Amino acid sequence: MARLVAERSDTLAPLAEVFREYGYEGASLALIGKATGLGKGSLYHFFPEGKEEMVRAVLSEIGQWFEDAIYAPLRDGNDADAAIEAMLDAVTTYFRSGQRVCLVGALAVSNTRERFADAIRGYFVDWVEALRLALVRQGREEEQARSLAEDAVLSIQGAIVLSRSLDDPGVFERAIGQLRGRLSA
Amino acid sequence: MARLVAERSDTLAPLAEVFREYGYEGASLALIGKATGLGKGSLYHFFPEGKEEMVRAVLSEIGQWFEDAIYAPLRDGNDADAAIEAMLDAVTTYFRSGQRVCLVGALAVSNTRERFADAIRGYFVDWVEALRLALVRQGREEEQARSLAEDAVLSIQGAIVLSRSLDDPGVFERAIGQLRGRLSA
DNA sequence: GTCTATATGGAGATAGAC
DNA sequence: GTCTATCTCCATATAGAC
Repeated sequence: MARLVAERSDTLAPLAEVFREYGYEGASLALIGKATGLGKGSLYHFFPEGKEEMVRAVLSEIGQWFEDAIYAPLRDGNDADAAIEAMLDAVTTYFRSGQRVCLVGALAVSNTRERFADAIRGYFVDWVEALRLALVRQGREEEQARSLAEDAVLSIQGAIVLSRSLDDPGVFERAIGQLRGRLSA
Repeated sequence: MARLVAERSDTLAPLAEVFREYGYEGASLALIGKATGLGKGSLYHFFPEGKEEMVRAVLSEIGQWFEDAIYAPLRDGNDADAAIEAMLDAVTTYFRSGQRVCLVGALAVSNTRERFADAIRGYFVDWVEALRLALVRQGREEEQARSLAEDAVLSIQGAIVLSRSLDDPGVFERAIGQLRGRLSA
């Protein structure tokens, strides 16, 4: 049934966006309130531990999205090539050709890394491992699959950094194009 | 002659380190004072416009270091291969195998990007262009040189992100090893 | 040129009415 | 569950003595 009151889960998407845009310290409660349409009282009702809990919730939601949309197909899909193609398409859309930062990557190079170390590590471990499995199913040798998977994930992160630095989505798209070649069977 | 008073240039190295570790907003004047050994009065004497001027000075110093140590040899050295090898060694040392973040890259994925957009862009434009020229001197075709140069620079940035995320210098070192192969004539 | 003391604002967080 | 008012603290920045 329809509810007029907000639900905690409704806040996660705007929360993610505001943390992506302003970072952990830059996202003040005033900005967060504006983004979610909620006052401080409501925010602390949903997240009693404040900003740190908000980010943990957002990271968990992001992890779940990647799990469903990207990792699971890479691990279990019956067509490894198709899952890899789908991954490249999905990240291009998700990161808006590099004009939208990766919150996990941004946290990793910030001073808040240690606070969220487990979530950050998990996100990347799962990504590399899922891609590695797809490459093995493609018929690659163990060592090459490991190496290619790591290379692909770091290339995507680097493409975001460089693409944003140069304010040029083309950088991201060319990087994805190169990966398409390197990762195809 | 020896001087007991600090010079502005003496502050740049500790300033760079504190901004790398804590980010722009995370680096409070208290931390900055501790890192430089200077009080607020002295800091505002050297940098009347405050933190923003400090970061601009640091970025300028970093740009100069890369220019001298990396870009100039890539552009003008008479041995392109040697200059590329030297670049890979230099970044491994400079970024401590990925355990030390790239301040420029970190700023690029933060909310302060726009404030320092020119310096960020310049750093990466110069790097890609210098490497591209070395690859052309290696005998590569124009388009391949451009593509390889962009790929190498973004791979280094991505290697820092992933290496820090996984707390594993090996990630960075393997990425540099891959680049060694891709960039050798 | 360096320091201490201070002004001023905004941060995160809490209290309590509704 | 949501709001406004408020607490407390620490941020940047400034003033002015030495």
